[in-house]
Amino acid sequence: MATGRTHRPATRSRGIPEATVARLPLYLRALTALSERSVPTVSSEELAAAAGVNSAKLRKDFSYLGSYGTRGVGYDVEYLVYQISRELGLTQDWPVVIVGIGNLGAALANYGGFASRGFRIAALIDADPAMAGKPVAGIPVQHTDDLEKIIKGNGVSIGVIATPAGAAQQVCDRLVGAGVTSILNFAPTVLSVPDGVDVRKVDLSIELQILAFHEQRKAGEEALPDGLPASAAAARESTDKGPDGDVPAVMPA
Amino acid sequence: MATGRTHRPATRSRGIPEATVARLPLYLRALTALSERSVPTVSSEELAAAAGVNSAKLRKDFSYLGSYGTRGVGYDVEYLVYQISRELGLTQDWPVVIVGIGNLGAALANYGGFASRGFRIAALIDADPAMAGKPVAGIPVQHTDDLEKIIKGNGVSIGVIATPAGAAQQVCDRLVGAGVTSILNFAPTVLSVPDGVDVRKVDLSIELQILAFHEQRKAGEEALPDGLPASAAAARESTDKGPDGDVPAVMPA
DNA sequence: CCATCTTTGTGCACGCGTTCACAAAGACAT
DNA sequence: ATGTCTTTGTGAACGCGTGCACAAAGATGG
Repeated sequence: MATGRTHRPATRSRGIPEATVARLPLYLRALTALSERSVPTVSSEELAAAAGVNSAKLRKDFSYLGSYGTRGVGYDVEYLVYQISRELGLTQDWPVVIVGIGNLGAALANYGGFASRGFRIAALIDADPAMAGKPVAGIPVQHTDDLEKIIKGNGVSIGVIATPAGAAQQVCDRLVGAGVTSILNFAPTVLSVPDGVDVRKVDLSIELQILAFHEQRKAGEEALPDGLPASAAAARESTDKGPDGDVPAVMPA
Repeated sequence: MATGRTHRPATRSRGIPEATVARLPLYLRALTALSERSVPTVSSEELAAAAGVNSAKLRKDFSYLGSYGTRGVGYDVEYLVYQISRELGLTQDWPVVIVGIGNLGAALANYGGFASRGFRIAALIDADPAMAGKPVAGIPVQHTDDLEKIIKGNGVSIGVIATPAGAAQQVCDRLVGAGVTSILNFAPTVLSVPDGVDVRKVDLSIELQILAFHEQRKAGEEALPDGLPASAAAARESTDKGPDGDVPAVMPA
C-alpha cells in the first residue's frame, strides 16, 4: 500500500469500516469491467477473484452497504456498480486542482483515470511564472498567486500536491485556508493539517524501501540451509544487545 | 494509504511487524533531515512529531529492531540512521527497471527520490519502437524485446510497472519469468503473481475515490442540524432493505 | 555515593479487521 | 407444493496493531 491515512485515526464513517472503504474502488473497477462485457450477474467468489481478495471479505464488505445480492444467484452487476458509485460519492463530479506541474504533475494531468470516474481537473497551478499560460493536457497552467481565487471560484474541495517537498506544507496551508478539505500528497513530507481535513499520501520512495526490505529478507533466507531461518534469528537474539548480526556495533555517542 | 500488499498476508518477517516496516522509511526520512542539520540526538517525542506518529508507537517500533537509545537522553541520530538503513536493506544498492515510459514512467525516471536512497535505475523499457534509444532522464530507453536480457544481465530483482492497464499482467509475467521478485505496480489492475513475489500497488484513482467518500460524508453531515447525524442513519436503517436513502431503488434484475 | 529527573522499553488491555463455518434464503426442477 | 442445490449474509473466534501507563535505566548535579 503506497498510502496511509494521516488524519482521522479510526473513525468508522457512517458505520462503514475504513478498510472496506479502501476496497470499494477495487470492487467498482472489477464490476465496471464486467459491465462492459455485459455480464449480468456475478457471484462473490468470481468477483472476489477479479478484485484479488477473499470472497468472505467481499461479502462482509458488501454487507455494510446493505443487503444487495440474491442468494443462489449472486450480485446484479449494474445495480452494484450504481450502489458503490453512490456510496463513494462518484455520482457527482469533483473538481480537483493539481499544484506543482513538474514531471509528476504533468503526468497526473494527463492521467486518464481522473476524468473517467467523477473527477474533473478544475485547474493546474504552478509557482513558476514561465509555466503560466502554457497548456498541459489541454489545460492552461495558472500561477500560484491566484490559488485562493481558483479554489473558491470553482468550489474545489480536493487538492493534489505534486510540488517539491520544500513547498508542500506551504501549499497545503494555502489550500486548506482557501477551503480545500481533502488532500492527496505526492511530496515526500509529513503534512500537518487542522482537524476535519483528510490527507492521503503517495510516496514512491517509501514503497520501494518496503520492497527492498522484503527483498533483502528473501535473499537472506535463500542463503540459509533451508526451512529453518529460525536458527539464525535465535542466535542473534541470544546476544543481549539486540540483533546486530555481523555488523560492528560501534555506538557513536 | 495508496498501497496494499497483495501477497504474503500477515507474515511477520523476522519478527518485525509489517506495520512497523511500513513506518521505518518515514523515520529514516525524518532522521536524515536531522542528520543534515547535525543534530546529535533526538527523543522519541521529537522524532515522533517529525514523522507524524505517536511517540509510544515509535518506541515500540524501535524496540523490534533492538535496544538502541539511551534512557534519559534519547536516540543517537547517526547510529539510528545506520541501523534503519541496514534493516531496510539500503546499505546495498538495488538496480531497478521501469517498464512503460509514458508520462508517468518518465516522471518516475526523473524522480530524484530513487537515486538518493540505494536505488539505481538500471534500465528504462518501453514497447514502442519509436522510443528505443531516446534518452529519458539521461538514460536511453530500451525495447521490450530485450526485457529478459536486461533483467538477467543486471541482476535486477525489483521492477516498476508504469504501462497501461492492458499490458500490465503480461509485463508482470515476463518480469517474474526473468527473475524479478518485487514489483511496484502503477497500472490500475490486479496483478497475479506466483508465491514468493511481492507486489505493491499505487493507484491514484483509488486514492481519489477514498477522499471523495470522506468528502461526501463531510458534506452530508454539514447539511444536517448538527451533532446528530445518527438520526438520518437511523431513519435509513429502519427500512429493511438497507440504506438507500432518497434514491429510487430500482433493482434491475 | 546518593537523590532526582528525564526518557526509554514494554506489559497490558482494547478495538479493528480477517477468516471460518454455517444457517437462512431464494432459484429451479419435478 | 416440495425438495434440492447454490450462494448469500453473518455470528463468533482469533490475531494484529495501537496506545496507555509505568517500571527500569541511565544521566546529571550536589
